[in-house]
Amino acid sequence: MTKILQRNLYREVADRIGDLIEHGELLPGERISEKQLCDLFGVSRTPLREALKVLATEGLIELLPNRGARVVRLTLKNVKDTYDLMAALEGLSGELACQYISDAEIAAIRQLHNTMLEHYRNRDLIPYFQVNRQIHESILAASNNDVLQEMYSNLSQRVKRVRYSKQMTERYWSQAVKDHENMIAALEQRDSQLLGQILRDHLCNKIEVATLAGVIDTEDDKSVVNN
Amino acid sequence: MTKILQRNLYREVADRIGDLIEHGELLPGERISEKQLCDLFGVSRTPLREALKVLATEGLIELLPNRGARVVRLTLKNVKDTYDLMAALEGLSGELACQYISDAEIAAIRQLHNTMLEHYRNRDLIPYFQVNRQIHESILAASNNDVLQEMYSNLSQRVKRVRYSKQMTERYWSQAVKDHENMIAALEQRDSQLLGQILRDHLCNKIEVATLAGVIDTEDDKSVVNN
DNA sequence: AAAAGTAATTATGAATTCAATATTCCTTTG
DNA sequence: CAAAGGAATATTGAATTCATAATTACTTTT
Repeated sequence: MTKILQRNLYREVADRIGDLIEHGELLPGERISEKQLCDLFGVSRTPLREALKVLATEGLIELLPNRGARVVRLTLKNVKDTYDLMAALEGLSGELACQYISDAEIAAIRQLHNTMLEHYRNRDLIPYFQVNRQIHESILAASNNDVLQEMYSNLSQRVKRVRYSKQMTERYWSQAVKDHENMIAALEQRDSQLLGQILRDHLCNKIEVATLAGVIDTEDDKSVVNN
Repeated sequence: MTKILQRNLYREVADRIGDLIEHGELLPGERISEKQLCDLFGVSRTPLREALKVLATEGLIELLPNRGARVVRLTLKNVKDTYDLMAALEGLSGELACQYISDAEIAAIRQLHNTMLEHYRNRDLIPYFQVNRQIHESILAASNNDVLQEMYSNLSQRVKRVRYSKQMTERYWSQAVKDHENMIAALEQRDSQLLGQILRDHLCNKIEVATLAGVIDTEDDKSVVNN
């Protein structure tokens, strides 16, 4: 049952601009030139401007009346706020998943979990994070709550460009793995309260925020950087 | 420090259309005619279409390629999903509020609480709900999390048009008031875990969903259970 | 030479125009 | 008479054009 995805031009353009932001080709605080992007994508200003409005609603850019658009400059607080929110949503996803998830789906997650452990033992950071994400996504999918998934996806988009998986200390990492052990156990017992609690408290997000503390500029943004 | 709110035409139009939907002047599933709205608002199609795209992103309408837009038809499941999410967000707002709220703000909420109790004793349903909402909004504001407030606001918008305060049974009502007693107590003790828990479990939302069960068309959006 | 003021340029906001897709209404055919 | 086919109409998608606000470049003045 594959979802019909409508390919409007504006949506296409919005996604492409989102990619540019995610991959750092459009920098935080950078002014977005309509003409430049029109030339780049080969579209007129109408769909491009529609895309900008949508991206502003999604929180990726901000619109300054009569002065165009710019990429949102993420502050540490903003990222922290977002992660707090994502943790709460993950908690809910866990609670709901316990109600709706099938044995087969649990088994699949257990499988992923084992794979993740293997990566942990080998200290393969990238594959570890990849499988880690798959586990969380599986639980989210099992929540059977479309609105939740939509919201989570949007929040995830916003902070994608500053997501780091580096600098994971051994101590935090082992704790994260322990969290996952408990998660799987709670899931297999369908203990919704417990799984919710674990996911809300799961260290993962907090680690990332801590890591980011050194990366993102702490001060407010009104700075006109970027020539 | 008062926030600068930009008044773009498209944003103005989007809000106006949102009002039409909220007040039932545009009905669920109803086709939205661009021309009709252009005439109504006295604007050209450009800003109107931008507004439609934004409203689609906000989840109020849906866009059918080459076939215009229509007001989202809320299913019971959709509303339930949304309320579950809102409860989780309220829980988070409570947790955070305990960390950031000032004594003065707590006192103000206590004041609102007393007013609400008065309305409860008099069985003044409308004023009761008004103050009730103010309390929840105060906690949300005290959470000091802008992203959270933005998300909550969006979700609230989506279900506004089906919010009912009627048909509150005496039993549920008294329970809701008890919940509020506990909330205030937790807040005054700054017990974030407890307040979070109370708000997540707060009956209010569930009551509304129960009430709505008779109002909204139950027909599931083919989202049958998992396999 | 620095600051202030003004004209020229550029970019944005919004309306209009052109092109495509969908819908309606009428005719034709079995 | 019902169904199918096809113009005529209306609606949407996207480009272009026009108007207005912001930025830059250039004088002028002190």
